[in-house]
Amino acid sequence: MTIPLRVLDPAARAEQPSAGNPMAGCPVHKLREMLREAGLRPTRQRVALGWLLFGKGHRHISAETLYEEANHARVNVSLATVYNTLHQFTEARLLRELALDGAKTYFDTNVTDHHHFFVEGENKVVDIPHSDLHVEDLPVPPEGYEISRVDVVVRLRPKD
Amino acid sequence: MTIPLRVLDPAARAEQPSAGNPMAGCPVHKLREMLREAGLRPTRQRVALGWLLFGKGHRHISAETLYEEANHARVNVSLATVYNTLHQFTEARLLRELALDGAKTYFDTNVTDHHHFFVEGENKVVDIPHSDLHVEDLPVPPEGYEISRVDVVVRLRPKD
DNA sequence: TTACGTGCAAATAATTTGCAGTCCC
DNA sequence: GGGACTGCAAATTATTTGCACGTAA
Repeated sequence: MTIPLRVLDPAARAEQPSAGNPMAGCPVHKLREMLREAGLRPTRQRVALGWLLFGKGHRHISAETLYEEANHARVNVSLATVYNTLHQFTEARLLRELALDGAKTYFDTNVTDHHHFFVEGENKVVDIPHSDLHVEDLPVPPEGYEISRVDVVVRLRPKD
Repeated sequence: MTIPLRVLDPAARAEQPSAGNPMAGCPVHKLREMLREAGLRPTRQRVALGWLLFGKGHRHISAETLYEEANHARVNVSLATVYNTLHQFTEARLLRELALDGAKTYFDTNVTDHHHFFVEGENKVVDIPHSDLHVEDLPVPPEGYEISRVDVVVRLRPKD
C-alpha cells in the first residue's frame, strides 16, 4: 500500500536521506562494533533488532511494528525488550524519537538534520530532505535554556 | 513551579498571543453564543469547560489537567466528558491539538498560526509568537495531497 | 417530547516495571 | 563470575466506548 508521494519515487530516492545510511547492507560485525562504540553490549537481541532497523535504508518504525518484524524474521524477542532496545538506541543517538500525532511513538533511523511530512488520517511519515526547507529567524531561547533541536512537521491531507 | 522563561515574564506577556484572546474575560452569554455558532449545544458542562479554557488567556492544557481544574472549581464533569468536549471543541476549531512528546496530548486555545517551544524533561510548552519565526522553501506536497498545517517545535534543554 | 449529551464503569492501547533467570566479557 | 541484559506477566497511564439516564430546544 504505497501512497503516491513524490519523495518515495525511485527516481527521487537518491536524494533521500536513506541513500546516506551508513549501515545499509553492512555486515554483522560492523553492527556489533557500532553498538560497542555506543556503549551497548552487542547481545543477540540488540544485534538482531539493529539488523532489522539499520540493515535496509532509513525508516520510521513503531515498537509494535518492529516487534512484528522480529517475529516474522524468527528473531525471538519480547515486546518489552523491543521497547527497551529502542530507548537505549535513542539514548545512544542511533535513533531519533518522533512526536507526530496520536498515542504511538515512532523512531527514525535517520538521525541527521531533517524534517517530515505527516499524512493525517493515514498516519504515514515521509522524510523531507533537509535542503528543501529551512527555518528563518529562530527565536532566542529563554534564559538558561538552549535549543536542542528544531522539528518541523508538514501535515498533509488528501486534496478534497 | 515557574520556570524562568522570558516569554512567561509578566513584562513580556503583552507580546504573547494570549493578549489577543477574543474570549478573555468574556461573559457567559458570549461563550454560549460561541458554542452555538460552532454547532455545539451550550450545555452546563461545555460552558463550564469553555469558561476554564477560554476565560483567562491562551493556554496549553491536557485532559487530565483540565479535569483537575474543573474539580477544583467545583464543576461536576466526568473525565470522559472532558475528553469528549476537548475533541468536540477541536473539531469545531475552537482548539488545536498539539503533538509534542510522550503519550499525553495537549490542547492549545490559540488556534491562530504560531509555533512552540517545548522544554524536554519538564514537558513545558510555550508559544513562540508567529512573527518571530518562519519556514522557507516549503516542499511541494506530493500528488493528491495538500498542506493542512506546518508545525514547528523548538526543543529546549537546560543549559548545563 | 426527543434527539443530543453526560456519567460511570469497563474496555483498549501503548508503554513501563519488577524480578527471576540468562548470557556476554 | 558477576554485572549487564532479557523475558514474562502484571502494573500504569492515557484514552475510548457502551449504555442507562438526564436535559436543552
